[in-house]
Amino acid sequence: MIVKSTPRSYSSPARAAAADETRARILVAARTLLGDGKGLPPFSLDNVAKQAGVTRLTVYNQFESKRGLLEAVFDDVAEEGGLTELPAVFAEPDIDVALRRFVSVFCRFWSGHGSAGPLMPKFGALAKLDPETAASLRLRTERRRQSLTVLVKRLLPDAPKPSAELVDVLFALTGFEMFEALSARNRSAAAVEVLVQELVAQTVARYRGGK
Amino acid sequence: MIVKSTPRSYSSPARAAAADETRARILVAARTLLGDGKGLPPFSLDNVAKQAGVTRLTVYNQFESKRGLLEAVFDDVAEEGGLTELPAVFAEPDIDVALRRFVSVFCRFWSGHGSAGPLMPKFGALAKLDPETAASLRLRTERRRQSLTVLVKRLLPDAPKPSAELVDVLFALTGFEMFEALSARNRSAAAVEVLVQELVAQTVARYRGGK
DNA sequence: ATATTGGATATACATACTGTATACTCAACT
DNA sequence: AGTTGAGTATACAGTATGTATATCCAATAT
Repeated sequence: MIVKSTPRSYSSPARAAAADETRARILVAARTLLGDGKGLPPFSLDNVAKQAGVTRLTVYNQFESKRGLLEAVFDDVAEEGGLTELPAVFAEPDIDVALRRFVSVFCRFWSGHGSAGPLMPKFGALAKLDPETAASLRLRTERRRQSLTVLVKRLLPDAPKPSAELVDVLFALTGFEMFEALSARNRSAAAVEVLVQELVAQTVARYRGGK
Repeated sequence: MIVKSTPRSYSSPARAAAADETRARILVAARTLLGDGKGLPPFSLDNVAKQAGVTRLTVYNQFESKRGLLEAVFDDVAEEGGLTELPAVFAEPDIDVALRRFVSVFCRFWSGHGSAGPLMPKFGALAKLDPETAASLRLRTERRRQSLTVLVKRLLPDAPKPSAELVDVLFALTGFEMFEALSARNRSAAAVEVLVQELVAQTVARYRGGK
């Protein structure tokens, strides 16, 4: 008795490599169109595909949907955006230094990501308009709040009460929206970081000093 | 010699009144769909028209385009949102009181506008995705920066240098994004206002105290 | 009373975007 | 030599914005 056709499955080297490369090209294209380039076409799967030299259906093959592409872009950006330094920040013994470095890491993160200017503005707007995308973005940004919770616990070991409040304030001060608002008048990313550092420092002092 | 047909133009009472009423109905519908109601359909001209009991083309008649509708919504909201108190705030002789009232006015403004919850989140997202809408929204929010410039001038009469910097920081602290970020964990609008007031107060103290 | 006007409607059309379905091409692997 | 899998070609459905044309009807003007 002969089994007719056992579907033989693959695990191919070159095939996968090529696929990864087109996937990477699509991500680059998406990041380009999410930037604030002036002559660039608006962000749509069609335009992303064209920019990547690929069919729109290939985008669907790789990323399932527009939402999937956006999530992948965010993760891609996060990976190479300096957020990998965070473990080192947490290892920092001096809590004040750790907090300063934390602020620094995120200011550089918000300030842009290589290619075509900061992409967070458009990205955030697109995310807000789709509830599910908003939810998955929230999952990712809440990690920052978790990190701040840990730092605040080290900062106020004998917590009175409102340490959650301090966490929320620091979360707001280190968020992208604050960074963007302070970037008015062509203020450089470094100058914005100085302002954020001062706001954070004074706030921490207020909560630590008994208030 | 008789002039054939002078196009007789109107200035009609009842017609205009009826038109104003449908216009108002459309605005209400738009605000409803911009809110965060859960069972509501998404914001689109078609859904706005349906909600208003009107044809989509009537929306175009009244507001030219989606952008026009959004701008009209913002102006409508601004008019009845307490921003009319601002002149009184400026008339306030005590500058510290004036600044506190300024913060209070905007916190209440951001917190919601009658109908169906706060509409600024969706509104801001939609505005950011269309450059022209973004520009017209910026025109409107820059008034807040102008106001703050005036207040800061009164606050630091013998201005050293960085008063523009203080304006930008206060602008960021009193913006919608800050309000939204601090509204985490179901914090009430009043509680958020307290936090903003403290941030503003400490920042002003820092710039006034020499530093 | 009759003609006109202006707001609103009905219907149709052009364009663009997301998402799905089916059949096909071609290089990589067994 | 045959199969697999990433990518393509083409088509279709549903929704969105925006434009064009003809029509309805009550509020006005003569």
